[in-house]
Amino acid sequence: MVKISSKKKDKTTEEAILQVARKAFTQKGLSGARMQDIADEAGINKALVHYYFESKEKLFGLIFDQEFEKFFSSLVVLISADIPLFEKIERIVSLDIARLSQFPDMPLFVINEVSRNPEIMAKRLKRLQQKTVMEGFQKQINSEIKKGNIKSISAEQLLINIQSLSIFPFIAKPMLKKVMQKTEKDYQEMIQVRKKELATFIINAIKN
Amino acid sequence: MVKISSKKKDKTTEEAILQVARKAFTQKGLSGARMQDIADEAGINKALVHYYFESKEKLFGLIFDQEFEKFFSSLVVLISADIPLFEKIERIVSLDIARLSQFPDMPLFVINEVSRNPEIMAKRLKRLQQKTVMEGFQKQINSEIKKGNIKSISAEQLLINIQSLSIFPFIAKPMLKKVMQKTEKDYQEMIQVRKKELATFIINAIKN
DNA sequence: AATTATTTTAACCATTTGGTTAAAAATAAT
DNA sequence: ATTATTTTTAACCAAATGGTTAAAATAATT
Repeated sequence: MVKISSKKKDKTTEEAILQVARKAFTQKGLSGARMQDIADEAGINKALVHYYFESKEKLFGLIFDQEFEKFFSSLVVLISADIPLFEKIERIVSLDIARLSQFPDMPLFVINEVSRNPEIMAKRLKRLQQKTVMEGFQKQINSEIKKGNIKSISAEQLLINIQSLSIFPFIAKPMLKKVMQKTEKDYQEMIQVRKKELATFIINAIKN
Repeated sequence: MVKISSKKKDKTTEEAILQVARKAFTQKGLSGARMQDIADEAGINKALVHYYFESKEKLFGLIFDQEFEKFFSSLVVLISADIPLFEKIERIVSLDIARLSQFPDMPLFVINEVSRNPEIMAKRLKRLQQKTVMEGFQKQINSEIKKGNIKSISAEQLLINIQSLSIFPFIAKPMLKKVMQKTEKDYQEMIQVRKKELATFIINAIKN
């Protein structure tokens, strides 16, 4: 229970738990996931999960932090990058789709848990709340508007549009799959088509 | 327990339960909602909830059906309507935002529960699976492409784009609100701006 | 080899949870 | 007024759930 020295530290157990717990929490949510299931799937005793991570909430908190980071980290960097607007849009879309293909459960998980408990975000927001990020992006857009290159739009609305178009098809995948009667392969092909067409769609929407 | 004749049928209790249960399920999901809480908030005994609705799953199923209906019903009619494409887009966006403003918890709830249990949709899909709906829409789009009015796009992708842009800001509201440091009033104003600009954004994206 | 520290387990525990039962209260039918 | 029916409740129950404890197994240190 009390770890004094930790020279060997058999990481594999701890990591196995984290891996299984991530799957459980992202798929079933905080209230739907079961500590017993996590232990079983990790092939260990339930008490061992508590030995490494104390409580369900603590374990959940770790997973949430990591998924939340995935959601925003690389995006913020790109928004502030010093590259032409249209190229920036292309890169954001491309990054989004790649990231979402790798972690398809992530956005619904984060959105869900923030909806159920908005306070959970409070601590995790420092970087994003730098007004500089959005202000810089708005300046870039205003400059393009003044030059007559694009129609009038706010940085906020444009960013929401980009994220909506990227994220929604992943969030709603199981539903859309059923409604459109697509196989897994069909759906992924549809996503690939999107990856090509989405940036163009957005750029056409704003360019003069 | 066994209802033989039901001439009076004090509807209010049944409806009170449904109303409270809808709130509980849409906000906390199937696994997060508690039968005891539903009974408490409806001001009745827990056994009475079972008296009217048998089990948690049965009650949940009723709520799900109703919310699922809200999600798709009016949309299908509009897609098949015999009106010009651009007007159709405007009407769909307008309908979406109005519907979502009225039932803000609905889309996340439906998407969530379908994700956790895709089979739940199986029975509820008859109307949508009429290929006629999508085929008709695709014909309308092809016609506009041939006339040179719009760029090439599939009915599927266009529809996903419209729904993404409408629905995502409602699904992600608590998160976006925090990230963008907006008050409830600010956020709703942002949505109103969207209601005006969204159709134009989409039409610009596809028109030649 | 003996001791100390770390990791893992089996067996519990208290609380929560969905659900049941039998009786009481309220309402309707005769 | 009496009987039958429907609605509502209090008290339970079994299973599930997050968490704890004390001991066993394993590894590290001396």
